[in-house]
Amino acid sequence: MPEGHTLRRLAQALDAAFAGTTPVATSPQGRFTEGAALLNGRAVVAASAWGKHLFVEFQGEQWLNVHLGLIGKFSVESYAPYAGAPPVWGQVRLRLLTADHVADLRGAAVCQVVSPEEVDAIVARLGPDPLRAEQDPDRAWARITKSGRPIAELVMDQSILAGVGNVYRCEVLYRNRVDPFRPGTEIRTRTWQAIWSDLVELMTLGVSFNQILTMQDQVEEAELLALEGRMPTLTSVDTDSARRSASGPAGVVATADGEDEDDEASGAGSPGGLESTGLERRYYVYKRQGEPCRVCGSRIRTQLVAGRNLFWCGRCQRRR
DNA sequence: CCTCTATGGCGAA
DNA sequence: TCGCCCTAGAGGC
Repeated sequence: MPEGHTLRRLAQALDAAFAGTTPVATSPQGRFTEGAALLNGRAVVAASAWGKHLFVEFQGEQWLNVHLGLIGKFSVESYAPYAGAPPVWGQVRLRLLTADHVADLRGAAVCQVVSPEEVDAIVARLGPDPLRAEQDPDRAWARITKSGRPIAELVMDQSILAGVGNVYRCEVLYRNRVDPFRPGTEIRTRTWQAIWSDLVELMTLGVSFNQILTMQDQVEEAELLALEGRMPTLTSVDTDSARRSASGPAGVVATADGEDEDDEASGAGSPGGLESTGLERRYYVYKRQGEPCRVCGSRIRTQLVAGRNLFWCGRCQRRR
């Protein structure tokens, strides 16, 4: 479920679990045997994310590059050493294993070992990432303002903006009342600035809460919770592999709990989980085709744009 | 239980 | 433009 915030969290989790360690790398599935052998026995330097690309630097200038694609999963968990390594289930392309942490990669669209030069080349193909501090939104603006393609296509083009996926695309255009079909050349500077700063705010919140939050009431509630330090998680992925035994909460932490990142698990309190933030999965337009717009009541529409289902309100986002 | 769908993007054709 | 990747939640039966 990778939009940029998910990859950012994944990088943080991998970094917390493996940086400074020398994991055993294997490919239980057998389709990445060669790459795993290349990484095996090398120390992990650091993990980072660029847009939807994940990079894990191993000692000796070997970089693991992963793109989860639509269905990929990369779980990171800790386990009790005395219990032994968790059994492999399903198609695990790559497993990284230390005495107390295990990461399993499944279903990724891209999984390869690359050189530093190749990392640079991949990053060079990406536009600015709203989740990276030093980014220059003007680089994206230069492309947008001279493109006749619809803005809904441009904001999801990873060479223009890195890390924005279909949910953020639909929601940010709605929040800013932008007609998704308006060509880049007709987007006003101020509109672009508003979109960029909105993405920075929303995606940052997405990292903190491990959930895409775009509705203003939820955004405000989440920012309040963040201020109080009541985010689900923060550091690490420290689930005890004993997971949610009856005893329950105990240590806390979680989200990333055990399994993957990905969308919350939605409502309903998780059984021993820890207080989820209680923020339900709710959007302005995403996947709401046919339902009334939450603001004006007109029917939310959908249409394939850039290969993904775009959702928008034809009235609120009317060309102005 | 089974079928459908999808918060992507690559590489072949 | 299409197939692949081959997961996992949602929804139907």
